Amino acid sequence: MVLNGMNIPMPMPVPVPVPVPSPPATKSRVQIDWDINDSKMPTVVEFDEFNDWANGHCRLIYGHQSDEARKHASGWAMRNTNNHNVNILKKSCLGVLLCSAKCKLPNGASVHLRPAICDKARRKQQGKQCPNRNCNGRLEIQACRGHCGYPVTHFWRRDGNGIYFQAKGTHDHPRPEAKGSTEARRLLAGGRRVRSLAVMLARDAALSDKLCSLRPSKRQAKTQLLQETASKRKRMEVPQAPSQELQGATATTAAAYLSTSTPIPGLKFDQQSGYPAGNGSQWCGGDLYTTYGGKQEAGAGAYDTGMYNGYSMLHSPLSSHSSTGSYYQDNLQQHQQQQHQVQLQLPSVQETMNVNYEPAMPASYPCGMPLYESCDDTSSLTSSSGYSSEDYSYFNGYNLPGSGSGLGSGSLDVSGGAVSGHNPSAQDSFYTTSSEIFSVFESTLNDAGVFYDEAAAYQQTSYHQQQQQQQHQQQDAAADYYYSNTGVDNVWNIQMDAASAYHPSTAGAGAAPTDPIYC
DNA sequence: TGCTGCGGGTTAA
DNA sequence: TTAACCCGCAGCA
Repeated sequence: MVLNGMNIPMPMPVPVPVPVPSPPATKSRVQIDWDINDSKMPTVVEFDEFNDWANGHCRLIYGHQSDEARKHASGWAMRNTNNHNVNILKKSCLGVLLCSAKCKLPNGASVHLRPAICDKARRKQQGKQCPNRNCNGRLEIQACRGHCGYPVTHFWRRDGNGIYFQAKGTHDHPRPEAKGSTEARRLLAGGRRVRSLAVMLARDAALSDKLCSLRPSKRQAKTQLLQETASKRKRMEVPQAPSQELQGATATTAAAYLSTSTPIPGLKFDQQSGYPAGNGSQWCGGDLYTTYGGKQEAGAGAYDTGMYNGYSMLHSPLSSHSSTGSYYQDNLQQHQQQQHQVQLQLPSVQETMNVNYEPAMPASYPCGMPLYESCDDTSSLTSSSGYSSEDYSYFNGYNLPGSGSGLGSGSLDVSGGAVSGHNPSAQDSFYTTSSEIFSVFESTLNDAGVFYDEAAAYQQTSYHQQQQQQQHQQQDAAADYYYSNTGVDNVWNIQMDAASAYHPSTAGAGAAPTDPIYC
């Protein structure tokens, strides 16, 4: 890459008798040292792929052809912040909407909605009843304090042929749902009883999400889309899919998924801290970012892997770039294990999932400040003014160390049942690390069998279990259904509510319907 | 109705 | 001076 910008180290004088032309000022894009406030931005000819879940201190350079970059899009709920600089657009994170009761869905997923960007709309969100119908909790905002107590900030700047993005801080909260999810839900008009539209949206979302998750490349994605469509059509034609087909779909999709979850060679972590090793740079993700290089699929994971590993990063179902998003260290390790398993002739998805759903939680979670926050960038931290009157309790949805809750000691349950003390019983086949509550609270959903089949293929339940569940569906004709998205396998699921999901024949100990709240 | 960008203004260090 | 934040406005979907 040829750089025309600044911060290019001058070649050291070479004591040779014959003048040698200086080597071209080539330097990897990832090695460029620049700041959003620089008077002149470096010029690059190679751009980063868009990452809507950028986390931690990082800098990215997008091309003007990137629509998302032009729109300054982000998976995080970022609101505009006036920095009185017309050249630099600054945004600060609004955090995430959580349930005050810290409820969990029957699938073990937690509630993490996207705060509205508009102040007025956000005020309306707060205090609303938890979308989990079985929960009496209220929605509360967990403010982002990931930048040394202040919200994580994003800076955007257009200069030359690139769109420069710089993030400061590491989000100390789960990912909110993707923007698309919020919009889709809004389309439902609060639709707790709107089925067809919800199912339609969910189906579209599932397809889109799966496409994203299986996006090793655009070309492959196209192929995958066609395959998915064809496969889906086939399943629709045969609602009662035999187990063989189901398993085939499982293996195919799982293999495709795993193939996109490539471990990052050479990426090392400190065994004790879990931090990316060997990086003392201000840019905590420096090495990771270097690893990121120009290879997005692997690199995005590496890029986002750093900062803190306390969270299993939640997947954005409708984000068009979710697959490039974050998987923290535990996920990385899981991916490595997964890949290893694939090499071992692709075992049952059940086994894969069992490995996948045990994210390591830090024994002690930093309360109020991320562990990895260097905070050496004090230029943006001088203010101590209150963030917002809309701030709610910090970590309101989490069990901090010593809380003595049902969760594992010191675990920070953000995402899922297996993380918490949730009994890993049979119903953990519904385990998800996150969810997109889609409020498909409809009593009869037989026409969602296509969904169910597809979800079941991912949910690694045995065919016998599926039969049982289908029987339960039939028996429980009046049961409510939830539409949720897993945070790991990118699967949208329609599931019964607690009353039906925790059927005695399938629910394990500790999953009693009378105890829907696990936090 | 909500998102986004912009910009004036206030507050605090 | 700097940064965070509030608020209102306009354009847009």
